[in-house]
Amino acid sequence: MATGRTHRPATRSRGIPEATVARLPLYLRALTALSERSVPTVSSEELAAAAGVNSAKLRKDFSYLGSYGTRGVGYDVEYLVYQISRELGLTQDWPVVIVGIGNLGAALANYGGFASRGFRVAALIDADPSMAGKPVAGIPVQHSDELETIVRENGVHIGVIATPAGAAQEVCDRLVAAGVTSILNFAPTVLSVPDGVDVRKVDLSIELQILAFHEQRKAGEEAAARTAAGVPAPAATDATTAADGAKRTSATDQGPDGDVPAVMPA
Amino acid sequence: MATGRTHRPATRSRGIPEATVARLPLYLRALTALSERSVPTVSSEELAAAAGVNSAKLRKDFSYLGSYGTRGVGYDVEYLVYQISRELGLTQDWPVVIVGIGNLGAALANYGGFASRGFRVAALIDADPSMAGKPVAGIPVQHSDELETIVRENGVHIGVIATPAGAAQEVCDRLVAAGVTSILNFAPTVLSVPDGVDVRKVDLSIELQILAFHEQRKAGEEAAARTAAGVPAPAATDATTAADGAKRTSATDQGPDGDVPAVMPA
DNA sequence: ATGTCTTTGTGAACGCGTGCACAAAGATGG
DNA sequence: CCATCTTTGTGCACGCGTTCACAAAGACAT
Repeated sequence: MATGRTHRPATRSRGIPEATVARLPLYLRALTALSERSVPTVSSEELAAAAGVNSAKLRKDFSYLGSYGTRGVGYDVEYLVYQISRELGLTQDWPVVIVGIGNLGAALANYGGFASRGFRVAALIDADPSMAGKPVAGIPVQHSDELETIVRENGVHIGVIATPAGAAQEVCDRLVAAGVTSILNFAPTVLSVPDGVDVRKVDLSIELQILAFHEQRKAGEEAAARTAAGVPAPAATDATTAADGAKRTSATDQGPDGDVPAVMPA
Repeated sequence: MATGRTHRPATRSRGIPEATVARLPLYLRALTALSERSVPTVSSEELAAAAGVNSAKLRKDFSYLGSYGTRGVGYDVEYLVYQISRELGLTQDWPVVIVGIGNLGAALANYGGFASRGFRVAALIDADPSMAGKPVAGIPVQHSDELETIVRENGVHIGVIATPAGAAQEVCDRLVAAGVTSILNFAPTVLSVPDGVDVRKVDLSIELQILAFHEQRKAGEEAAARTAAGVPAPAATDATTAADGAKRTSATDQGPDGDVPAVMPA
């Protein structure tokens, strides 16, 4: 899980568990694919397989939304698409601003999965004056000075932060002050926000580190036992497909970290 | 939560709970920042605040790793950095390949948070022949034909998929066949992999949809009640900072979805 | 050496999420 | 109209994760 919610301690917002909400987009994606193939109905078993979850879980999730299935038949695809979209609030238009137009910000601006879900990129904002006016994904980049104006005039409630870690909190504060109440944070920092503001974070390197943990485990316990002694990491061992692999001895003395995504400052 | 593990049903790998593993990178980041400021020790309370978690949770997490703290004082920053790094397997070198060098793939290649964590981008792979040889982040892009060779010769165990959804499963299969056992998937698809292979996924639009859900909730129940009728979404309502805001009526008839990240095919 | 003060490490309780397993519901065929 | 078959919806039990609260442990001052 690349993310985790901040504030609001597990308040299940009106009966729908948080875990269920997190799976609704998954179901929606699978259902959309079925819809495009003009499949009229789908059983919980089939849909669960397509979404990569347990069928009992899926049925329980849907039961929180109401009884939208027909026993002996399954669920009506189109109807379910509508119900989930409505529940997630995707039937309305969500203007979004992206702050920090570096590599990642540009990737997000170009991401097709937004527009098709009711999200509209209202503006791209960057602190670099030389980027002002330059079109990215067909949208001209605007300077940070315009942030407050843009947010207010477009009624933006959702902001995406793709700046370096150092700039994230300040950008966050300004977004919140201007009226944003939901933030998707790609900067590797913990943002502090007032109550009532939701923050979700995506940290690319965290995911990789979790994978590394399990990968190390798979590599066998003997290697772990060896480094568990005082030995300061005797280079990679590669029990299985050991090729040459340019090895490095340690990762701690690796120069300045900074821990920033490769994006332009904002 | 942008992610979720696939397969391996909650097996706590040698006593360390999955939830704890997922937080270790958070602690590590906070500790690294302290280390750079030459802070010698830190209390669970301070570190928890910096990492954005509960202090009791942090102490329990650390208790799974062993007793590394000193009562009345706190934790030794440097020692803890080393212990967590070792536990996560970051003291060794992890060669990684990125497949699909579009906007997102390029952003990942440029991402600074990898190298500082023991991850080394061994190769960039794309299916587009015209990209072959073109340097991205200082690394020449190689054609997909080379995938198996690259993985084998570099002893790569971790692969990152940043291709469109349509190409993801095939890329995944080839990576696994070549020896990759951990995959970080940015393509909006459910990947099926054999047992023993870990998959973590990051879906940008899912995070945004979860935010939209809570945002809709905040906007008040009256608007939800209105659309709950047969009315096909009466445009945005903006209870609070209602500006003009270019409104759109519906998001369902929005043209072809495709649901692909804006990257080149691989 | 002894007492006080700070902070860790953890036992225990609680709540949420998951998955089993089955009864109820409806479709379908005779 | 009845029997059978499929599939939903959910009661229930279990396990994981979180949090509280406190005893144990060590630092530090006197």
